[in-house]
Amino acid sequence: MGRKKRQADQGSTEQAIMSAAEELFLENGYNLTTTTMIAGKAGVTHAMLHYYFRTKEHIFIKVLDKNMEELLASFQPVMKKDAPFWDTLESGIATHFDFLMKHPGLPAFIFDTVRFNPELMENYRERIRGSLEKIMGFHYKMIQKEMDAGRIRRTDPLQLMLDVITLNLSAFMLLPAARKLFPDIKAGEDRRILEDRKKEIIALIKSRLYGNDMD
Amino acid sequence: MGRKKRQADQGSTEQAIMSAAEELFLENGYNLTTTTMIAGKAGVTHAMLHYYFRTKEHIFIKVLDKNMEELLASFQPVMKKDAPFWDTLESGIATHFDFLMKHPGLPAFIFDTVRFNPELMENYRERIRGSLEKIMGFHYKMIQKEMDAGRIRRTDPLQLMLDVITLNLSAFMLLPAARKLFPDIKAGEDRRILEDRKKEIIALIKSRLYGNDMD
DNA sequence: GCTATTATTAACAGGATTGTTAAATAGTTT
DNA sequence: AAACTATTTAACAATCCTGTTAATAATAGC
Repeated sequence: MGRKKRQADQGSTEQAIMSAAEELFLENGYNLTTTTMIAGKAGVTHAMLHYYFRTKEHIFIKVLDKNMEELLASFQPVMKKDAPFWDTLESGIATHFDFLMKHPGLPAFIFDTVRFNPELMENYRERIRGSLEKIMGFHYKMIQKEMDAGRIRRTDPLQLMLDVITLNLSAFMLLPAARKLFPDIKAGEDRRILEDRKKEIIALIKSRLYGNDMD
Repeated sequence: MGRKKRQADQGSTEQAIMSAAEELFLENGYNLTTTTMIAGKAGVTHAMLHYYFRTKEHIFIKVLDKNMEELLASFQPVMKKDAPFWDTLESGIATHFDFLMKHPGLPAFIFDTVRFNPELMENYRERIRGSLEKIMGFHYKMIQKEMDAGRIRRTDPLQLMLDVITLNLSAFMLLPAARKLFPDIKAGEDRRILEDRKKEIIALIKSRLYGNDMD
């Protein structure tokens, strides 16, 4: 198979290290990933990784950077001009969910980093705050307007957004945990399980707002 | 203050070690907690902890055991005999939430252990499965019956239970993470934030089932 | 009080981890 | 091909971690 003895073969040892590092950091977080593991997975001596990146923290920052860019980009609110309120909101929820589907390890990775290495998140703090304020503001206004017009049930927009965020995130954080505990959850089923979950989350939010049936 | 120089003072070094261990394991999980940290917090040499418990794993098992007992006990379905369906369900949700309120670190702790040291969970696997099946079965039947009678909206009971569980758990897992990132979230606010969250979760589930306003 | 047990400490062994470095190897340039 | 540069390795240093042990201090039993 694609095993490589020498990195120089076709290009970049550096790239091999980065890939290995990303995979391992996403799975195990900063503290539980050793430079030796990374080197092993990349098929090189761990000295290489200091040669190219100087320190473990440097590599981690690169991985974090890449993933934070993606995460922050996903905060871009879904603006459908002139679309009805619910269409816009549903689209927002689904887009967020689909983004996570493409980056299923991201929530746990960020959660981990915030929890155990918050100092490494320092640099993103303000950008995250900004993005959150922006997307919150956008939806807040939208929801408030709809409520004032009496077209949806009266609720706290903040709570509603927490509902969406926590429901979406936990789908991706808890599924792998559940599988570790009960390996009999069929591995191939992920896609279907998550699609079901997405439908349910959307239905849940819709009923919270409208209190009547959907589809 | 309550600082102690010698453990022998009033009783048990063993107890001091256990307490320190529990606090640290709950906060940092198995891998990121060192025996030296535990000893330090307990105010003894780390040799003491091997004297009393032999290995780090032994102490951890004790902490895990205690907490798993509590967790499993909380799976006991809330049976209110002859209470109306919604009262029973709401009571179940609230009880679960209140339990977590008394053990706010538990979800992240179990999540961590399942994720990074699943072998240490081996012993509980079957008991967890049993408890889950029991509580699932109980609610499943209850919900199904209510649906068949046409008193609640038709939904997948499994999804509904996932809704409750993930909403409740994530409230407790994400709040501390949010505070690490944004320390300006007032620390004293926890209680109110969580109470608000509880209300919202119950309202959310209720509207999913009934689709009309409450309270 | 004196012995025997229990609790505690300090020191150390063995292993793993991050990072460095000097030497070897491969590759490029001219 | 010789000189120079970039890559790679193996060996090592420093630190930290878990666990052991031999020696010391405290306590209880008689």
